[in-house]
Order: sequence, then structure tokens, then C-alpha cells
Amino acid sequence: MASGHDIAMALRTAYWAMHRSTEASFTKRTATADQFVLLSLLAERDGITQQELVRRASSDANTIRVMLVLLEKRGLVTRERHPTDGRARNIALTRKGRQTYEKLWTQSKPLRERLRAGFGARETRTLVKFLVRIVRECEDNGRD
Amino acid sequence: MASGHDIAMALRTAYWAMHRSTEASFTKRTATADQFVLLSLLAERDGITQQELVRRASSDANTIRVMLVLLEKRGLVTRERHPTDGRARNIALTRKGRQTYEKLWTQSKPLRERLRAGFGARETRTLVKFLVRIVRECEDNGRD
DNA sequence: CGAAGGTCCTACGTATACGTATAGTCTATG
DNA sequence: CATAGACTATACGTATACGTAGGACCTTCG
Repeated sequence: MASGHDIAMALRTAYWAMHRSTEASFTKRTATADQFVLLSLLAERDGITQQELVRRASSDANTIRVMLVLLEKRGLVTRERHPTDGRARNIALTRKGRQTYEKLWTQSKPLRERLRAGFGARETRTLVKFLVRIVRECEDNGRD
Repeated sequence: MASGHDIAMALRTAYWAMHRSTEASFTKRTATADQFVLLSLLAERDGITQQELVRRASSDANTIRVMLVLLEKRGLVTRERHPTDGRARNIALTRKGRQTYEKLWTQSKPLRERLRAGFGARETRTLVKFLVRIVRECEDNGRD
């Protein structure tokens, strides 16, 4: 009988399998799978603050900061002071950053295609809905 | 329209939400969520090799080793030489390790219950099946 | 039985996740 | 406007994921 423990273990296994497969898609160590997540969020919407990236990546401010410092060193993003809020920094893709993102997007396309094909539209919606529900349940867990 | 990218992002978000929620369940920093995974695998089946743990945790040999060294320092596991294979090490829970595992199991029970209740038996089976399918698709991705 | 190749663990380096502490900046309130 | 409290980024420490290299040990095969 499938239990909460089974969900947890299966989720862990699936996440890391996907993470490894994504890394493996990226030849020549252009960037890591997690850096790709940041780049794709920036490609989607540029010029946002670190804080906004933290929310969208559902990650941690410290982690995001270190990652952005690395990406800045490699010339993939800029981190300029926010024009009106002296505390914040605006993050934007450089030309090189956008090119890198596009290359990585292409390299990881087979994996995305395989995932989509492996499920079909209806199952994909169900799966995403379930995953969102997991997030809600986990976040509610501490609150009550 | 839901795509492979949506699955990937939702999976990432769900995994880390669960990871954080699990950590939050553990009061007093008895152990981390990942250490709990190892302890539960050992509670299920004791006296296995590091290599076997690597497979069951679907993790990396280097990571597992470092984690076990830490757990050994804290007196939660023993790492004795394998009786017949001089290369391998047998990992076993100590008394303290088993007690710790049981405490953590209790502390994380509300989260597991919430996950199970949030889905119901049929949906849980579907979810786990989907997650297993993700693993298969990802692993197949490199192979062909 | 001795060398080749495979298996398992170890050691080290880089990247990520996150807790905690701190400094700089903003905003609301008196 | 002065100050308290909130917000943003930074700095540092620990744990985890994993690549790479190397050493110890095992198995196989000539």
C-alpha cells in the first residue's frame, strides 16, 4: 500500500534523476542545471531583483546570491543597483548570458520532449497539479 | 499548455518544498532530512554495504561516504570492514542510531500523513507511478 | 600463479541549500 | 525629521551532490 513515505522517496528519486539527466544534457560544462533554472527565469523576465528571483526559483536568498555572483564572474548576468531602492539589485542577462541560455535550452530539449511525450497532455496536467498539491501540503504542514 | 519544462519546474519546486518541510519537522537538529533517508534505509535493512546504500538512496558514492562518516562520528552508525570482501564496508545502525531514526520518524509523521491524506489511495498510486515514469524517461534519455 | 581489468572506498575540489548574523536602506509613525 | 521596525543583500559555516583521481582489493584468464 502506497504511503506518504513512498511519495517522499519517489519524489526524491525523480527529482535527482531529472537533475542528473539535465546536467548530462549539458556538454562542456557550460553551466549547471541549477544555473540553467536561473537563466531561464531571467530569459522569461529580465531586470528583476534578486528577491524576485528567490521567489520564482523557490529557493533561498543566500543560495541565489552566490549563484548570481558566479554567473556575474562568468559574464552571464549583470547585477546593478536598483534605481530607486538602494537595498536591491537588478539582475539582467548579458548578451552572452542569453546566448548561453539558448544553447542550454536546445541541449536540454530532448529531455523535455521525452518528458512531455512520456505523459501526454492530460497526464501532464494531472502530474503538475499533483506536484503543486504537494507544495501546498508541505507548506501548510508548518503553519497549523 | 503544460510542457516538459513545466513538469521540470514543478518537480523541482515540489521536491524542495518537501525537503524544507521535512527539515522543519525535525526539532533540535537531531539530523538532516537527507540523513533521515539513510537512517530509514538502514532501519529497513541493516548491515548492507555503502554501495548498496548508494543504489537504494539513488545517490552518489562520494556523498554517501561523507554522510556516513558524519553519522559515524555522531555514533549513529558503524562502518565495519566487510567479512569477506576487503574493499567493502558494512553499515549498521547503532542503538542510538535506531532510537534517533524512530524519533525522526515520529516527528515527520504529520507530514507523511498529510501527504497521504491529500491524495488518497488511488491518486497516491498514480502519483508514485508517474514519478517512477519520470525516472525511467530521464535514465533512458542518455542511453539512446 | 601473475598480470589485467573491474569494484569499492577514499580524498579533494566546485556548486548548491540553508541557518544565522550583520550592515545598509527604506518606510511608517510619532 | 527622527527613530523603530521591516526589507535586501552580504558574509560565514555546515551539509549535500557529484566529478575526478587514486589506492586497496577482488576476479578472471592466459
